[in-house]
Amino acid sequence: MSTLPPTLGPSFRRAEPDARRLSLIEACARVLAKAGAAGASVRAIAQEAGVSPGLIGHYFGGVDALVTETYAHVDAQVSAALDAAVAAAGGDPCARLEAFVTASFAPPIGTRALLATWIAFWSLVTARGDIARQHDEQYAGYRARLEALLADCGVAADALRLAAISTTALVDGLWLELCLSPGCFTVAEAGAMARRHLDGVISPDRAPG
Amino acid sequence: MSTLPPTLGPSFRRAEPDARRLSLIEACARVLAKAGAAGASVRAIAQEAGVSPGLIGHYFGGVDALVTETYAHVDAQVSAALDAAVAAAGGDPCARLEAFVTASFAPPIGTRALLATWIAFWSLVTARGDIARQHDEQYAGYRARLEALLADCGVAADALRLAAISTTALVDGLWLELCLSPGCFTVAEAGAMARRHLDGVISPDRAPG
DNA sequence: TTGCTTGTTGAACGATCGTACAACAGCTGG
DNA sequence: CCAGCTGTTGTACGATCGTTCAACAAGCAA
Repeated sequence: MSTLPPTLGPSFRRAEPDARRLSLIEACARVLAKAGAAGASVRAIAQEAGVSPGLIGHYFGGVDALVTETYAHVDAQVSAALDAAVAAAGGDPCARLEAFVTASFAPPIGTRALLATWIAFWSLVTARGDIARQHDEQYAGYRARLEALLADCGVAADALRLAAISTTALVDGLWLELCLSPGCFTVAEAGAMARRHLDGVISPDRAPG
Repeated sequence: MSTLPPTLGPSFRRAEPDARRLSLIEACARVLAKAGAAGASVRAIAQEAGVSPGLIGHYFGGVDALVTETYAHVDAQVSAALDAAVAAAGGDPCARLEAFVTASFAPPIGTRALLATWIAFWSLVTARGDIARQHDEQYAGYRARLEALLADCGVAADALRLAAISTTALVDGLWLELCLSPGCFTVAEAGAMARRHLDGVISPDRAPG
């Protein structure tokens, strides 16, 4: 069943190194989303990509390096989606900030598959120092971009840091619950809650009473 | 090295079934925290508990059932810690709400080990339906308790649901980042951000301008 | 067409996984 | 002190894991 027709045509096709690497990375992401970190075996990834298990060792030297590169690739995809959302929002600073924040609730970010992939990476943070470092760098970059957008909306410099942290926390928490239990609340409600939070962060503090 | 002194004393001790089960569950939680879901093998858990691998099959029938019961046990511990924080806060409704929310940032909840354990459970949600169901039930219960505390603080009934969801999301996000990157912000700052969010949720909406 | 380069295969290896089970030994009632 | 009960052990088994590597064949140059 593995090699049915040895005479009916080419039993495999050669591919350009970059294309093959990308197809393996994408297959790894799909397996991580489908079966979690525990199910991301060399054989499962190779089968998902439609190639032989040995090819992963040939291109990445091992499954750990493939997972690491998949992490970087998925992170780059998320960053690109956020950038695209900001660019599509026009020139108004507050609209750009809103777009950046609410983009996490819509595809391709607000997806069960992406959450499963991300959880798989989180589950590796404990055991692998390189993954932990990769995560720290990515989150610092995410907060820095958010700080810049908040500053453009008039948030004071001394409040920027905590404003970015709390906003990130709220968005991540909403994203997490939205993906884990899609029936609990809607994407629109998530956006409304995030905007309400942004209102409180951007506007100057009101006096009590 | 495994059985050094067969004549110097008892090579093992018998334990009451409940005590042995509990020690295995606690060992499983430690292994999950230390090595993630992928490292929670029967042998690793048995070694952590100081018993033979076969004993896990004897008490739980398999490693899956042990992980499931460990999930329930850790969840019960978190609930108990939250209840204790609320009880210690006295009778003032707002103080009880604050205690419930900020308890997630201090031990035994706000701990790297507990986060690692929780991530291990999340990583099983995709592959195992029983774990997913367990998670849904637990989160619904968490939000229900939070809704009750919010109602005691005067939050309108029609705003309760989203108030509980957004508060849960913020707390979970802060808890997640606080455990993943402890150096990014402090427990006190997390509490301050959560209290600020609660102020916005409890107080009536202010008019713009 | 022929030969070469090399991307690709698939089997083989040792390690580790979860599970099963017969033998052992700590405890307790006699 | 002795026998029985049973909690506990540790090995054995098949499956699957990551990795390695000799052989194969697709595609290109001549």
